[in-house]
Amino acid sequence: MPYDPREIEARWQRAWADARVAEVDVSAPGQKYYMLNMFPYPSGDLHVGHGRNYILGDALYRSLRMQGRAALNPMGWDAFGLPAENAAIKRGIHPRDWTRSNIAREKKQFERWGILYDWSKELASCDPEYYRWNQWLFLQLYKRGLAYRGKAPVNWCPQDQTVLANEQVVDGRCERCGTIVIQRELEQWFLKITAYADRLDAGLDSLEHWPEQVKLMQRNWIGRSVGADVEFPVPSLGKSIRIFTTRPDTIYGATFMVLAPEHPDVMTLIADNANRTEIEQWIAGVRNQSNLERQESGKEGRFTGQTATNPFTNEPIPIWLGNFVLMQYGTGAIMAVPGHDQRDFEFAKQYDLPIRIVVAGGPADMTEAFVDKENGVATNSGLIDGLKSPQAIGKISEEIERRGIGRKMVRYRLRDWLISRQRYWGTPIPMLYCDKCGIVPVQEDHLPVELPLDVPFTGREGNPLAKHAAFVNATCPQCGGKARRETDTMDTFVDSSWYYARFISSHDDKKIFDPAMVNRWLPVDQYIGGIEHAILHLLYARFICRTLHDMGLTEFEEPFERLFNQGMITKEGYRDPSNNRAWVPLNEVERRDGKPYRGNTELIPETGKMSKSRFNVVPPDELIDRYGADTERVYTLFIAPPEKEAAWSDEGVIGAFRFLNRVWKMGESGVAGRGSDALTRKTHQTIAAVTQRIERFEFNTAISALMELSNAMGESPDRTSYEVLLKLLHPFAPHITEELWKTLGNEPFILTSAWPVADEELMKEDVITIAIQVNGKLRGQVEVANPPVESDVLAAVKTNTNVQRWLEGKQIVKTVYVPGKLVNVVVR
RNA sequence: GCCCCCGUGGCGGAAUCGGUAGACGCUGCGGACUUAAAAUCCGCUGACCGGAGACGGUCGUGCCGGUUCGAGUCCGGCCGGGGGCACCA
Repeated sequence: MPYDPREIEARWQRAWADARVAEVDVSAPGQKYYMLNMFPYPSGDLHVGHGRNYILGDALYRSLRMQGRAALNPMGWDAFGLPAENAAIKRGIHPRDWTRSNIAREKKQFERWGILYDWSKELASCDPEYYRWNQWLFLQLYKRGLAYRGKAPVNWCPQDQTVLANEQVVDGRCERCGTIVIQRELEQWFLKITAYADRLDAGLDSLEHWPEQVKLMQRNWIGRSVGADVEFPVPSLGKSIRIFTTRPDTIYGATFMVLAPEHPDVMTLIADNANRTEIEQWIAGVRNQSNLERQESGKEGRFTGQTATNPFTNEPIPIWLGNFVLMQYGTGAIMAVPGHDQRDFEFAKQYDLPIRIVVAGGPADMTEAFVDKENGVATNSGLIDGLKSPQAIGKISEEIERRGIGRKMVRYRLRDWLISRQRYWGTPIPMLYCDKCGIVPVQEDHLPVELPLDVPFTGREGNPLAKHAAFVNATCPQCGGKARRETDTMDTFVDSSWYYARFISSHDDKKIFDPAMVNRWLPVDQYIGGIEHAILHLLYARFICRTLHDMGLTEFEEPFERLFNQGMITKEGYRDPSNNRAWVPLNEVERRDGKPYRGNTELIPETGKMSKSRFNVVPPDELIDRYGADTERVYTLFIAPPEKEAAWSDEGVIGAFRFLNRVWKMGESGVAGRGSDALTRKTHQTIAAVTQRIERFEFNTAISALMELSNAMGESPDRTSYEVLLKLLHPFAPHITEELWKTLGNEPFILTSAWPVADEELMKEDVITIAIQVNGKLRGQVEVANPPVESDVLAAVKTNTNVQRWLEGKQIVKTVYVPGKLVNVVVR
């Protein structure tokens, strides 16, 4: 019988489902290993590019499980989100229905890929049974002062009519729609992630099994900087203005001060200024700019007309306003040291302000500021004169504290997490506004605050929820009077910041999760997902994990012990510049003059991420119909190391298909007899190699090793070796291996059979090849018995004629012998 | 501008600790089978030189230099590509 994957695959998928092989009783004693693919958003268009992380997760799951190590592999849905709402507006489908049908479609796709999840734990964030715990969590954070309503300048996307977190602003544009983001002052709900900045930064050190790259990105994002706050007296105000600096050692060089245009003291400072009106107009202009525009417009400032006193030189220094000083960072005010800060330097040059050198060691020409924080020596600096910068920073900081004019300070770039969204399809924030009592939290026993389903989707400005009278009108739990319900919903990153714990008790209607079970299963042993979540999702998840810990619910502070980021699958092809939506695959390109054409248009070569908007996706169903899911899985994992980007090649798929066909034919032609010593050796070597490579996520070379073994087997292997091949192949090609396993007369499932163990003795080669080098160049090889004896090897070197040619007439200086590898004869 | 990662055949990639560069696969070429094609199987496939051949030699892991008996791998400096952060005081 020829290999027909379609029939085989459908049958085994049913068998696994019927036997509920992936289900796990989390309360049963035994080994635990918890692995998780990142919570996917059901957009309904899974393609081979998306399949990669699920396939590699499944391969890891199956292999660990056969090794008796894996147990839990759940899957759920991050089901709230803007696309569902947009679909509702555009096509008149309710977001819930759109989401449900996508979930059904994607589940089907996972099944066709042969991916095993424990669906008994399935959850969807849009179910009240899930999001009520978002609300509960929010109330706990509120109680602890970690959720607050605040007026703050926020990123506002005019297109989506909603606020965005900093993380969702890319190059000054909305991450979703690309519209330029503007700044707006709005009352919003925030979570106080900044209270955890130090712990989130320090905790990165404990994450040994996270990619360095991700830790680095988080570290930069948190942006810890050490310095000092210093008060600069302002006589005309009758008080001081506080600044933050990382270079207190340069304070003698502070020749002016710059405030953010939004600084609260600005209006008082300019009250008597003759140019007041012009300055106010300028401030208004700056405030209306997006951060991007503000940066692009260059450095600009205005003099307030007032001075502050440098507390160390006691000189009056002018107070300026500057568009390059941000209210959101530090105190919104800086001491400007133009000699030793590049921005201050540029500003001083532009407005002709004095520059004073207080750190010696820079170039003499003064074309830029000397900013070296390690090697400079303080000069013109009173009591720190002659000290190297690090020592100077220490001494001056102590002096600042001694005088009571400031203190050592650690500040962070990280800002609080803005979770309010003026959107319908999300978790309602469980808060009420009472005319008498003000802001009142919903009582815990009134949760969930259910999202009403009967809302109008007009697509016009504003949140549809706010137009739903029955939802908005409520009773104040404190005074019993009338109250208005909060209509903002939560950022969907709230949903994904704790779902990993909910899987342990996904249908518990009494509590968020069972702490005892969660402590037993978590942290997640292995988390798999895309690098695009390096900052947003992973930082929020680490933050919420710590708050759960501080509430006494969990014993751990980090949610994910190991993190693996798979690379994207890209596709090569050509873009048609006359029609940006057209994308031409490689094999449809005509060539004229060596250049690709289509019609009359010259095509531009492009390799890009597979995505629907690029029209370069490979639909998995077509491929599965043609070659089967096993071929697609093997090829997807074979194509490149999983952490790297990989270019999909339609021609390459055939290699995986041929390989599986060979394995199939071996089973057909009958396996029998005793294996040769050589094949047994190769088999045990392959067991060792594949086992280790799976552990290290080297799936591509694991598959190469299996191809080598199958090549070594020829057409009719012995049963023992063949069964080993099937077992080792099972994580990558689960259906065909189950089928062949059964054909051999074994009980299902190969999945529940034991992973083979490599026998060190059987792995050993009888004869090994030693390379012979002369002056580091390969000049011959010699075969010796294993384990090799040095004297035998050296004797064999003397009998090799080619090597002797190179040694003739030369003087041997020395001989390097690397046991079992090579001999290098150094001659002169 | 700062920080990080990566440059290996026609292509995807392999080389675990500094030890025989190019495993495995694709493509291409040649052959077998076939009326023919597809499929399948076998051989060759880094460049160059010598040889009928077995084989031998020179060069070769982006470029220049260094360390070493020996460098794709380590160090210094460039060039190219990708990613992150960015008036962050």
